Amino acid sequence: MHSHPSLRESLSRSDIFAGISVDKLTGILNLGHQGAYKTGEALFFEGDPALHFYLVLDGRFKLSKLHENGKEAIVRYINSGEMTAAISAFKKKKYPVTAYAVETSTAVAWDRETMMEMIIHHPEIGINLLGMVIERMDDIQNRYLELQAERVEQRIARALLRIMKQSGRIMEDGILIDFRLSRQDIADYTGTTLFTVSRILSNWEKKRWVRSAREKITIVNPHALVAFSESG
Amino acid sequence: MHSHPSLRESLSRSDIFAGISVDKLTGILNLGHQGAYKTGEALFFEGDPALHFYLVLDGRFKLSKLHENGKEAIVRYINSGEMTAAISAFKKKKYPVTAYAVETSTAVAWDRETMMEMIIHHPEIGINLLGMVIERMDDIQNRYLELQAERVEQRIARALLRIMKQSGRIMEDGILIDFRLSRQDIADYTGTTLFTVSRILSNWEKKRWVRSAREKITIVNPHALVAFSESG
DNA sequence: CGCTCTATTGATAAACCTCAAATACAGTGG
DNA sequence: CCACTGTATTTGAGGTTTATCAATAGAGCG
Repeated sequence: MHSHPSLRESLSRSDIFAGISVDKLTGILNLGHQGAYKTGEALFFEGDPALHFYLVLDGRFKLSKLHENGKEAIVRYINSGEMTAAISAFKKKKYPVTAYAVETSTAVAWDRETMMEMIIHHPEIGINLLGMVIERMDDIQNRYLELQAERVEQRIARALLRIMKQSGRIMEDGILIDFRLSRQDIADYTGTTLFTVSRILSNWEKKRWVRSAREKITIVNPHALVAFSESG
Repeated sequence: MHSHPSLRESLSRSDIFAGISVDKLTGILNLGHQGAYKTGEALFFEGDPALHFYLVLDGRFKLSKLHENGKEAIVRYINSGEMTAAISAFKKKKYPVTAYAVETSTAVAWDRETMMEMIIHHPEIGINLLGMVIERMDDIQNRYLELQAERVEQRIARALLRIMKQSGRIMEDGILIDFRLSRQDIADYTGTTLFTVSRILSNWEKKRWVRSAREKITIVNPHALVAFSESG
C-alpha cells in the first residue's frame, strides 16, 4: 500500500521512528488514525478509552492540567513532529491532563495495544520512546526546580526563551512567537497570574527587551533576557 | 552460574523485570555492578560517565536537584525495588541531578549500552521501563501543578501523605515515617523553607495530627491530613 | 560535658495575589 | 465601513502569604 507518502515523510522525520525502514513505516502508518483539530479542540482528555499515543503532524497543542481549585498549569507545548501520550495509557490518574490545539492541527493516533505490538516487533521504537520520555521528564524536573527556586520574573524570562526556541520565527525586528500566546497562558506556564505577567511584560517593553500586542510577543533582545534569566 | 540467588529474587520482584524468565535474569544480573552506599553517599552524580541505570536493592535514596542559587529541590525518593536512571544516559543537562543514600543502601547498576542490549533482546523490559518513566512523569507533573496551585500548608500535607504511603511503618501510635526526614528535607520537597515547615508541624502537633521529634515524624491522624490536603 | 546540627519562635519585610475599574483590540454582522 | 460585543490587557490600591533574619533551645555524639 502506497497511500500516505507525505505522512510517511513526517514519521521518518520524527525522533520516535527515526531509523525504521520505509516498509515498516508503511505498516505502522496503516495502524494509526489520523485526525484534524481546530483551535481549542482537545486532542485527548485524560481517560480517553481508545487512543493513547499521538504524533503531531502539523500545528501545535498545549498539554495542560487542571487543578480542582480551578487553576490551570501548562505542562508543555507539543509541536509538530513531537509525540505525546495520554498517561492513562498506563494508569488512571487524579488531575485531568488535556491536550488542546493552539492552532489548526493534525495528528496520528495509535492505541495502547498497537503501540505495544510495535515496540515488541521493533524494540528501537521502545528505546526512542524511552529517550523521549526521559528527556521530557528532565524538562519538567528542571521547571519544577525553577518554580521552587526562582522568582516570577526570572521564570517568565525562562519561559519566553524556552517557547521562543521551540516556536520562534525570526523577523526583522526580533523573534516572533508564532502562535497566540496570552498573558494568561504565560501565567499558567510559569505559575503566576496574568496581572503579574502583564506588569513584567510592560516593564520589559520599556527596556526594549520585548514588543507585545494582543496574544503576540516578539523578543527584541534575547541576549538581555538570557542574561537576566541566568543571573536572577 | 548460580551465584546471587537473593539478588535474583529482588530483580524478579521489581516492576522492571517482572515477567522475565529465571535464566534470563541470571544473565542480566551478571552484567550489572553491585554497590553499597552509606548515608549521605551519592549513588550517582549527573554526568557520571559509566553507569546509568540503577536498581535499589535495599535502603533508600533521595533524588535531588541543586539550583545555582543554592536552593535544593527533592525530586523524589527512590525506595528499594525501584529503578532510577541518570538522565545523562541520554543527554547532558544543566542543573545537576544527584541521588544520595538516605540510609545504608545497596544497588545494582548497568551502563547504557548494556541496558540497550537488554531492551533489544527483551523488549518487555523496554515496555516496563517506559511504563515506569511515564508513571514518574505523571507524579512530577502532579507535583508541579500542586506547587503552582496550592498553598504551602496543603503541599506539606500532601508531601507527608505521599512519603507516608511509600515509607510508612505502622506503629501503635500512628504511622511512622521510617527514615531520617528533617524539616529542611520537607521544605526541599515542597518548595518552602524549614521555618515554615517547622511552624506548620508545630501547629499540627497541637491538633494531634502528627507527632514529631528530631528528623522523625509520626502521622497520628492521617484522615485529618487527607481531608485537609484535599480541601485546602 | 562541650560541640554541632536541628528545630522553634518572634519580628519584619518583600513578593506577589486579589479585586476593581478603565482601556484597547479583534472579529462580526449590518 | 462602522458600531457592537466579547475578550485581552493595563494599572492601581490594598492585603496576605511566606521568606528572611536573628536569637534561643534542644538532641545526639564523642
